Amino acid sequence: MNTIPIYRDGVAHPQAQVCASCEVRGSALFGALDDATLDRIHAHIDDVAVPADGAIFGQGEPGAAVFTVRSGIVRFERATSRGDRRIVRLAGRGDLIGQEVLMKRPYADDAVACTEVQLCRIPRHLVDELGNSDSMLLRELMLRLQHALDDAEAWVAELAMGPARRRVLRLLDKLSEHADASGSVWLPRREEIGAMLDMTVETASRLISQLRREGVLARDGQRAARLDRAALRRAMEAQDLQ
Amino acid sequence: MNTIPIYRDGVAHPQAQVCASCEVRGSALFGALDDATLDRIHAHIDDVAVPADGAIFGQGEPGAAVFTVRSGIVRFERATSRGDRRIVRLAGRGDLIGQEVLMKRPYADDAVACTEVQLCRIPRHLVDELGNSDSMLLRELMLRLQHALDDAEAWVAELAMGPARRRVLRLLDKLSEHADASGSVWLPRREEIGAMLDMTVETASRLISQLRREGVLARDGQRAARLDRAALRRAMEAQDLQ
DNA sequence: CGAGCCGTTGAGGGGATTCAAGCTCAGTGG
DNA sequence: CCACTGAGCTTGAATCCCCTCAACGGCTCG
Repeated sequence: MNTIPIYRDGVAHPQAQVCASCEVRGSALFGALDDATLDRIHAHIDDVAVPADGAIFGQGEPGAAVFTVRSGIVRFERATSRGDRRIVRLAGRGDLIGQEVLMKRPYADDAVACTEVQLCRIPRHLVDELGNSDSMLLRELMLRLQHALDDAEAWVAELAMGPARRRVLRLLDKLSEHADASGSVWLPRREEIGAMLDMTVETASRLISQLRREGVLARDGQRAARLDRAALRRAMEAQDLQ
Repeated sequence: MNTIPIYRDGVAHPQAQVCASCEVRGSALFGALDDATLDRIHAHIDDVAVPADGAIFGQGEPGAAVFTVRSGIVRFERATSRGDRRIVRLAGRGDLIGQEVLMKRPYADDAVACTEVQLCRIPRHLVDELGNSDSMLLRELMLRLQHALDDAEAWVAELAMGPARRRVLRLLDKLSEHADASGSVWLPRREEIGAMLDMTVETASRLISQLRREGVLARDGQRAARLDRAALRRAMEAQDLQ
């Protein structure tokens, strides 16, 4: 845990040292708080690193903390009634995850790191206490919840319908929002694509290969790709208008 | 608008007269408020009836009110990038809809009445004012948002995957939660089933007919059905274990 | 080097779509 | 009263997309 914590700089606490330089601050949950309050809470916030495929929390666990994603991509999985696992949503930089524990509920899904992930761990009691005095924080929480709901509905409308090729194109478009500084995009394993888009690994593989041949996609390391945004857009439009 | 208003009885305001007998009160948003506060707000709450297929609000509208569903079923529709419409979620008795306007956002989806719907219309400013003084209300709002998010994720995991027959069975199961007092279940038009489950009207029709022949489903009026819960359960299990 | 995982590609079958034709039923007007 | 109409539902036949089953290649690791 020798990485940079989040939220705010300050002389009061060593962990607050590098927060001013944190790029997520402002877009993150505690961006709504005033500076005095921020100084008080640094001591309680840990930053956590989770390796790719590592569990962040598990469905049903009581849980005592929420997290802000500082970097990387997190997926939410649910066991379906059929027994297999389906990925129902992704979260990335700046997103709040695990907020259901603030309502004294267990985590609703399994949260798993897709890439290596940097998180800020915020204890539940901290938000509870602040929430009693500061309704701005509650409003900020609601905004984040609404954002998650939007994401989930957009997932239904865009990633869970139409032919397999369309769904893969939409997924690539979504993943391109999470591209890193160099423009490299995380590319899920074929099995993960299957769990996101409800298709077999073979179909996922065929479509990714096909898109590579069409120049929409190029290899960029083991689990990353380089996207031609223009070609992607053209492919999506061609797909959608018939 | 001669139907029963919601939330609370009281001598102070005529519209408060029948609220104590309202069955949704307690499970509805303002159930969290104390009695004194409830008395103050009755004057601002209207109850609204919307006929089947009537619009409640439209995606993108600024909007000045949230609604609590007192009876009936509401669907949320989104225009997809392909140009057609997909139903992304359902809301029923006790659910809060349109809560995005509380965050000064336009409505995220079209909300359309599936059946005839009874709503309580709650002006935005009312929640804003109360929210400043009473953080319990904000917590209650968050609970409702979380519930909506759960629904949306469950939709992805249960209604948007697997073969068509499985999806139809899951939909019937979900609809049975909204059965009316007599045990009659609202049955969507085939086109609506298509928009919910991403299938053609022909496929929806074939499957509904097949389930009728199997005795899972029986006609009960024009747009309603009677379900054999046991047969439905058996069909779902048979479906899932192969 | 063999084992195992992941990705790729092929062949065949099955389920959903497409295209097409009737059917039921409520509403309309002669 | 009843033919006429149109919207929604049902059913059939042909096509196609995706799944299933199978084999193989590249890569990492013990």
